[in-house]
Amino acid sequence: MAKADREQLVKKVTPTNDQIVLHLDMDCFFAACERLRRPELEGEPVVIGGGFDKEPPRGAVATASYEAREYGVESAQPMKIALDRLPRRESIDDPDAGGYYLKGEHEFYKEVSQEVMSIAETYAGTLRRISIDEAYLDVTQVTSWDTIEVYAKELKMEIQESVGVTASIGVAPTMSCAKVASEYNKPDGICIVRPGDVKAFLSPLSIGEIHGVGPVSEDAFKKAGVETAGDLASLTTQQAADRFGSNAITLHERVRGIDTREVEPVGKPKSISKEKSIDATTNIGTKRAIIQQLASKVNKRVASKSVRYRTIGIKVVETPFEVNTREYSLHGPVQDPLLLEEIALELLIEFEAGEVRKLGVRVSNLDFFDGEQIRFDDWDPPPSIIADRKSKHCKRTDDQRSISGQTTLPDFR
DNA sequence: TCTGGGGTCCTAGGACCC
DNA sequence: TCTGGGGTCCTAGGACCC
Repeated sequence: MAKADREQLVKKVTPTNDQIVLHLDMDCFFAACERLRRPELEGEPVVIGGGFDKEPPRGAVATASYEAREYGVESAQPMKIALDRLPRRESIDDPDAGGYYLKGEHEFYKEVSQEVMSIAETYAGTLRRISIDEAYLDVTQVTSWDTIEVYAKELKMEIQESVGVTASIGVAPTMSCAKVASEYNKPDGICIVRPGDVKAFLSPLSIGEIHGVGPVSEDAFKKAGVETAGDLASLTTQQAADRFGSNAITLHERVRGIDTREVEPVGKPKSISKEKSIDATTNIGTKRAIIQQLASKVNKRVASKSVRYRTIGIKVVETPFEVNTREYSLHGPVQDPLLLEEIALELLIEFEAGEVRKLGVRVSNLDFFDGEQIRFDDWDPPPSIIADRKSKHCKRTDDQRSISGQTTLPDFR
């Protein structure tokens, strides 16, 4: 192989190090937002989440302030555990110490987030919003490795001064490393990992701290003796793939500092869904009513977004925690509340006997159109077919269901 | 300890086509 | 009569993230 060819090949798998990625991560964002409008919560343990007022408590913690974390409350923790560790107090006058449990107001958090992101945008060549409290910034064109520290400090200061919340920042030549770096000096911290230092920075970290390693993978890695990112990095690609599957190949690259992804703005959503936990029930009437509610809510959001969907699905979680999904694809995209509800209900029939604790409705295979575009009415099922289908429903008997137990859906797709 | 609600991405089997 | 291989679509489930 010619030397030039070899160099080309090497370039493909070696980080070019010419990218400067900044990961911005707000500290305890929901709790910080609450403190903006309720300064008396400053310094107090604050927990944001739902279901703490249910009996028994259900749901999970969305955000816990650092004061609440002192008691062992963590985000994503079941609310029941949080309440065991940190009892709830009703008001500041409540003589019993405890934590402030708040339901949270997403609309308000979104407004604060928008202020933060607007500032961040002015610091970025390209900005990718990951969630309400997190973003990647490509700053390659607007600063340099020599000036990055001052640059990051300025961004943090401007957010703090004009919005009043604190952020942590990680900077690295790859997205995956920047993500880990922002966690490193939390809260209100900056961590800069320069080109060439990525592997050494990641090596001592527990494998579970790598982005993309969840509880299942962490367990599998540790059982096989891979405790740290460095342990994974020391395997050959072949070993990593053989022992942990193809998914490990990407992780194996990441822990060695190889990640060629670039910061790109987020595109259109792929699906729109709504789900709801309920008191476990076998009552088919209750289930149907919930599905109808959810379908109507999904429809509202779909309608406000000028989007059609081609696939309609439901999610049914049976006790103890068995997740089932069913979906049905049409021939062409539609936006049709009636059809959405009816198909969702059809898909539910299979689960009429089971004990259900959670239900969801989802649309996917989305097709966006701007308001001015002419509707593709020819793709909508003609009313005659809907009418035909309705009459079939009335006459439907059990032997019209397939032997697999799946419902028979009208084949107008 | 027992799991909310919103998503994304991946895998794998089967149907179907050429 | 027996039956290759590649590609795409659909569906279900699962891991993971915030």
